[in-house]
Amino acid sequence: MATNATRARALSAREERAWDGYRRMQSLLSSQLNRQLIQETGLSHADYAILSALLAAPDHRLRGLALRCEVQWEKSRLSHHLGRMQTRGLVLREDCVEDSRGAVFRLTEAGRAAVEAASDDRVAAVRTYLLDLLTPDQLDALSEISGAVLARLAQDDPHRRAVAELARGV
Amino acid sequence: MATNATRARALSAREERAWDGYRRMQSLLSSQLNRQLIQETGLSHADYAILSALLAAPDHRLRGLALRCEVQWEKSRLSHHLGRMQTRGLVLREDCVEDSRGAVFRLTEAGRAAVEAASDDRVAAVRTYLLDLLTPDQLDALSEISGAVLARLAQDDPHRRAVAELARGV
DNA sequence: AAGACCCGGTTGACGCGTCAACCATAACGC
DNA sequence: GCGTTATGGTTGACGCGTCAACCGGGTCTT
Repeated sequence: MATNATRARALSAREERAWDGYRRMQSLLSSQLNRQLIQETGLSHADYAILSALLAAPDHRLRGLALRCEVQWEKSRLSHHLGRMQTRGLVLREDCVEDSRGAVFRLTEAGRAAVEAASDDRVAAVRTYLLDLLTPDQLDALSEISGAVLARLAQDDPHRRAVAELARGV
Repeated sequence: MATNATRARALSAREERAWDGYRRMQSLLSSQLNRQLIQETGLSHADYAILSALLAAPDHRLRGLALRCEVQWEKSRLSHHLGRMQTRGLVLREDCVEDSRGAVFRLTEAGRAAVEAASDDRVAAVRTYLLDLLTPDQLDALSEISGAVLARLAQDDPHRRAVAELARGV
């Protein structure tokens, strides 16, 4: 390690400014959104991701694998988190009939109520701290930037390729 | 909770696209950069932040408080993390003479070597997965977007105001 | 000078995320 | 059919991040 042959070009002022801004924004924005969500709804960003995936699913049930694809988590993370959510009564684990090693997770009534209550706060917060601050041009610029970055990331990880392409509408 | 009077406007297609892209990018990009940094240098993103702040400081020493301002962490997080870094030999804790409740943290020789070795990989990774993918216009757009968001965040938290203003060159 | 309050920093508990090991079942090769 | 391998999911250990409580030394008021 640390024996790379090529020395990386230093950052230009413009690059420095962009990177520093992005870094700062991402760190503060995500903590702000997460804190606010937890405070107002009792759900973490992670909870919300799971619950809204389940909400969108037919019959509010999803195979573990499908859920994993949806949120792009490691399987152990998903398992741990679903365990905790189950004890909180947000979610229910059932056995899978097609594949008896599999598991199916279902939204409980409490879980459904929680996401639905939260989604509004969520949208409002995202508006307040991001979307409403940007011009239409900036919104588009942001989409294009993320598109480029996601495409590059997908290049390294074939697993993610489908996801990124889907996001770009390919 | 969840009893807000006003229902938030739903997202337009453009907003939806921007938010979804940003969310995905931020999640995958930060995990990619962090994983890569750890793998190649043995330092986490958090370690790197601390060490580079110390490296930039005169005499490679910084008051706990100053360090906290620099990285914008909760004090307990800083304390815990510095404790771990100390046992790893990256950093050294000394008593403060001006204020005997205070603490001063110093970069060890090993710590200095580690950051310096890492900084190159760091820059290369940031180029690969972000900066080199963007046009100059996009770099500027990113700076402006983060500027707007940071300004909004600062508005809520007076503590952060100085930092954001500094970042915008006010 | 004494008490109240403030502030820098630490501690402990707890939920989270990752890694590696593991278990059970399914799919494959023969 | 039987052994092998691949796969869906769980578990345990460990480092991390947050919250709330705490400690001890400054500071301010009177």
